[in-house]
Amino acid sequence: MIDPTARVPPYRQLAEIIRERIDSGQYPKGSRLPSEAEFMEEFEIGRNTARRAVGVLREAGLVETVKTRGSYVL
Amino acid sequence: MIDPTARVPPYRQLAEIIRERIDSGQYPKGSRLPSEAEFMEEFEIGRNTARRAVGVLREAGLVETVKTRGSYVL
DNA sequence: TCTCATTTGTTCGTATGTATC
DNA sequence: AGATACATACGAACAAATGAG
Repeated sequence: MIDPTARVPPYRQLAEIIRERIDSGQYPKGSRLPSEAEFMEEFEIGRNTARRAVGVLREAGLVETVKTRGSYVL
Repeated sequence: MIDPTARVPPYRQLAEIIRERIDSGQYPKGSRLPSEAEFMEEFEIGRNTARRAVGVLREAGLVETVKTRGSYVL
């Protein structure tokens, strides 16, 4: 899924994957995104990378993150 | 007891300490391990670290953890 | 039945150190 | 030098189940 050797860094690759899943309806509006731990497991990445990916989408206004709860699709 | 500056991280140091206590009979088979809160206090560590240490032993098959009850020596 | 403390499970926020490119 | 990544750690808050009373 994620290629660590690509020119685009892993956190951006993941952000793009999540964005596609949102666009496709796999992650519907209002639903909760997988947790950082789940992204870590699915994509075999560290927590930093998972967090940064979600952070990209948060700054882009696509998701909202609530402490101790998770991130939700807007 | 635990040296945060050692090359071996605290959670592994604690896992080793618990393992020794099991081997020595200080934590007998079938008995309940101290709770995470108790490990936190005794070793002055965070909950993460206590949990990870027990997790190491759980994955090693030395203990079994029951939600809301605790971890038991196998 | 109800309340309360205990205990593990989960989740995000933050910080540090090390390594790699 | 800078960006990126990983491992580790601490904290905080909440959930859920158990057990004591």
